Amino acid sequence: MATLGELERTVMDLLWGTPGALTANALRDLLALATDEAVGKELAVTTVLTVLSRLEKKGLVERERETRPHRYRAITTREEHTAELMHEVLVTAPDREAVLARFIGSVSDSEAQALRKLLGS
Amino acid sequence: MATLGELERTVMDLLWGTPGALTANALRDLLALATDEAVGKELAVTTVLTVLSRLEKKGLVERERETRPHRYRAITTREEHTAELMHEVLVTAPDREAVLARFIGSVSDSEAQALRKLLGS
DNA sequence: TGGTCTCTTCTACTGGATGTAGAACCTTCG
DNA sequence: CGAAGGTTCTACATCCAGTAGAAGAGACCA
Repeated sequence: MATLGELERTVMDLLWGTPGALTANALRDLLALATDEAVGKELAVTTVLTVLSRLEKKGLVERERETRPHRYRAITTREEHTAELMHEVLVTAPDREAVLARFIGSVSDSEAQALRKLLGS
Repeated sequence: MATLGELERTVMDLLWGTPGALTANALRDLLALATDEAVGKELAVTTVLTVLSRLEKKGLVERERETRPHRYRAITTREEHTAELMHEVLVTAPDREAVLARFIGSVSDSEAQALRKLLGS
């Protein structure tokens, strides 16, 4: 399972929230804003690069190696990633239908409504 | 999030798969069978106890302190736990409906069928 | 009641994942 | 060719999980 740390998660959120690809420096700046606005502590670029390398190894991020400041982008969308994770969790149980029964009970009405529409047979 | 290790996970599976409560010794024996039948390496009881304590701290297991060999049981069912985890994953994304849309694309036909029934409609 | 047996708790070490970053290496532009 | 900026290597701290020995605590028998 691809379990992410706090910083890794924040980086993914930034990448998912950005249309194009980002450089490590751009990410470092965004992180300074996103993380603890008041403190705004700047991480070293090498820190960001290490995290990006690890995310790349985990298959969540890809980078353009051609351009000199490499540019990083998320490989999947946040929604795809989240749905995949949910599925991974689901299949850990033998009785999936029983899990789904309880899961349905935990979603909001609007979400249940959306599900009905999506399943609309 | 309650992220479990390999051994913790195996212990939970054994507890979930057992009607009553189990002692640490019983669990150690079951683990010897469940884990790597061929090798069948026996863990120290203290190891099992440590894992059980951690699971207790994580709120997944409770123990009867009255009886002398304490007896441990899972607090929730496997299905409830799994459904909870799925929900935790779901709410990490801002656009939950988009996640659900992709999620239902990943479930099997029979599961989708079960969902329709559960959503009644 | 004391000794022993068993069970539980405390303490500890190892390994892997993550946060963090300096040092060294590479590339490109002036 | 050298400086500036970018990337990779290496390293260390911390936390979590696996693993278990040592010490403490309760029960039971002689």
